[in-house]
Amino acid sequence: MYALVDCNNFFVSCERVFNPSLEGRPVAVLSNNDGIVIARSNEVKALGVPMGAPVFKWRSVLKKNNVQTFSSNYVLYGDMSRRVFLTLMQHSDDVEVYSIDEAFLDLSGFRDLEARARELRDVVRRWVGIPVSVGVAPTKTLAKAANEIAKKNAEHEGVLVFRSGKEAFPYLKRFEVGNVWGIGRALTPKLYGHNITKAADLLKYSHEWIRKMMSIRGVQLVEELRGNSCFDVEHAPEPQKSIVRSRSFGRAVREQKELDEAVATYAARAGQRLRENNQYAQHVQVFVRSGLHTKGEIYSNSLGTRLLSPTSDTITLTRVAQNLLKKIYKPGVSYKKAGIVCSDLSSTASLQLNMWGEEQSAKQEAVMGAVDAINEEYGKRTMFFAGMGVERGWRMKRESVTPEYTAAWDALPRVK
DNA sequence: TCTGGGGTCCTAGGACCC
DNA sequence: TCTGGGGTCCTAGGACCC
Repeated sequence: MYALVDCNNFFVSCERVFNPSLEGRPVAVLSNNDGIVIARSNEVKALGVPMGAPVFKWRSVLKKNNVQTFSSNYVLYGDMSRRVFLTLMQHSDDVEVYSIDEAFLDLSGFRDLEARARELRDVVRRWVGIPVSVGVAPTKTLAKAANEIAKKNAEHEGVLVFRSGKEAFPYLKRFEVGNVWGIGRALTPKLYGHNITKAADLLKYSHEWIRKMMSIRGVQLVEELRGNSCFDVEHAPEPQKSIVRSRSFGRAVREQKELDEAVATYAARAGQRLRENNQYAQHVQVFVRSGLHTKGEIYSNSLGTRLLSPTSDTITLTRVAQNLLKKIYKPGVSYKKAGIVCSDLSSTASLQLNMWGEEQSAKQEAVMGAVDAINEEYGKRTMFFAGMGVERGWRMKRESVTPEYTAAWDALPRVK
């Protein structure tokens, strides 16, 4: 049996922990650049503001209803997330962290599943201050569904248990097919075209039909809805397969020099993450994009290249990335976003020399190690490469960000 | 004027080979 | 002028997730 523990309105709940006066009031957390709504309190959901709503389109609704909006504060959310998972790990040996606000637990062996689920919910609330919902079922897909039903219907008080596929079935008859884990924006209208509107409707079809419609994952998904488990809790996290660093700019960017700075900045961040992970990338891709609805030319392009040997060296990554950028930069475009993708990652242990023996040199490793150590000790941009820019007029906007509270000494709340 | 960021998996189709 | 069959590998792009 699997449990899915999912934090309610997670980013909003994090803000409320440190500002209890927000309790019961409409609160929304905005994306980077304060562009769209990425977390909504129940009060904001009730206003009809959808996930991903562009702020400029909804500004009047937000204002009229006195919605408190916050820029996202990922340092704080990441730290709160860690606390939630540490709490769960103290109560179970089998915790798979699935996202910043969700974890699957293996509950095999527990007789009173409902009591166990309530216990988990209560302890996270007490120790961390974050409200969570718990769905329990014989498969992960059903646990996701149980969780969502528990969250949306107050009578369940945040906990719903399906002991079997059979027990889940009556709920699936009322469960929107588009809300099933793995069925998204593209598939939903296709399924509606075949009169499949509820999760239970999927169970009438043969594997062949489902396979044709939804590919191999679809077949597994439907089996999971029947109560036959296809996806297990993953005990050891797999090594990461790609690293992306990108940002939308705070304003339109036209000059290649500024794009160069941005790309150098993202290359440095990607390199830092590679080194943290003890990974080396052998493929580097750069992408740029104009605004979605800006005046002038709409342009989106990317270009990648394979390196002779894997690297985690910021200087190499920057040089490669800026060379790629040179080839896709077009003058006259208003750029709104750029980024870098590092893939084909290998670990230190399996690092192979190429035939010329140009492996990352010990010297490079030492330099980057020193840069990382200094920035770790004295703060993020204590030491950086000149190519990353100094003025950085293109940086993102964060107009109403809260302090980091638990993640920086000088931001700790005072109790007195 | 203003629409996030970071991931994974699957498939189709091209390149290449015999 | 005619123009096979079968395999592998790689990549780009789509779909999905939070």
